[in-house]
Amino acid sequence: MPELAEVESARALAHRIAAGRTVVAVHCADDPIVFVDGPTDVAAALQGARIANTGRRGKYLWLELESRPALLLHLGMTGALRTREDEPIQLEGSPAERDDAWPPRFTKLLLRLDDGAELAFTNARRLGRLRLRTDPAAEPPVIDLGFDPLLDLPDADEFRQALRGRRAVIKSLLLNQRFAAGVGNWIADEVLYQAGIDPHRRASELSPDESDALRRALQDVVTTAVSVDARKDRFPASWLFHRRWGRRPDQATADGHPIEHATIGGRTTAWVPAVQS
DNA sequence: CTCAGTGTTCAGTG
DNA sequence: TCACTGAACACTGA
Repeated sequence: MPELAEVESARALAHRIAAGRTVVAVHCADDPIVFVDGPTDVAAALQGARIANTGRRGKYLWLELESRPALLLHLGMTGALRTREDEPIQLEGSPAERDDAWPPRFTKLLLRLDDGAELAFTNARRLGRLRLRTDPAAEPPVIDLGFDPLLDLPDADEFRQALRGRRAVIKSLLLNQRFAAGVGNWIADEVLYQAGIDPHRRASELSPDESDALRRALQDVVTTAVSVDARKDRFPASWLFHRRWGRRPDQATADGHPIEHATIGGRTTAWVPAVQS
C-alpha cells in the first residue's frame, strides 16, 4: 500500500540491504509492462554494479549505481520490496502468517548482493514501473513532482500561497502529485480529518487558519507514519486510518462519529462530517 | 461471477 | 492553462 510512508520504508530497507554493496546476480522477469523499457537494459545496468546510495521523492525511489544510470522504481498499488532476511510481521490477534517462499510470488526483479543478501521487487498487479535514469531527481518523472512533505514542506506562508488560486477541490489537489508528492488516498483523507476540513472544499476557499491546520496535519501524519516505519499497527489509535476501510455504512471514529464515504476526484473518500467542515 | 481498489496517465470536454 | 470525468492499465481478494 505504497504512499509516501510505505515508499520511504521501502527505500530505507533497500538502503540497509544494498547501499555500498555490489550486485553479483540479477534476475528480471520477462515483463514488458513493469519494465517500461524492457528488462534487458535493467539487468545489464545492475549486473556487477555497486549501489552507491538510495533516494526517494514522493512515491518514487531509486538506487544510485556507481557511474551508471540509476534504477528508478514506482511501486504502483501493490509493489513492495522484500529481503530474504525479512522478519515476519507480527499480526495482532492472529498467528503470524508468513510467506516463506523465496523468491516471493510476483517477483519482477531479484538482486543478489556480494554479502549473500537478496533484495526482491514484487508486483502482483503490475502497476509498478521500473526505469533507468541518469539523474533521477533532475529528470522526469521525478522533476515534475511538487513538494515532498517529508523533504521540503513549504513554510506556512508559502503553503497559503500555494493554495491560493487553486480552484480544485482540496481532496483532489492533495492527490495531485504535481502539488504534493507522495500523498495518496489514505494520507489525504487522514490529513483532512485531522485538520477538520471537509474534503469537498475548494482549495482557494480555505482560510489562513485552515491552511495552517492542513499543513500541520500533513507534516504530522507523514512524520508519524514514517517514524513507525509505516507499520499500520503502530499508527496512533485515534487515526481515521484504522476505521476508514470497507465503505460500510455503520463505520464510526473512536469518538463515535459516523464515517461517511464519497467519491471525490474519482477516488473513494472517507470523512467525518461531525468534525470536518 | 462481480466488483472495488493504497497507483498513474491520457483523451475529451468545459 | 486549469480542472474535471471517465476509461484504461492488471490482477487480487472479498
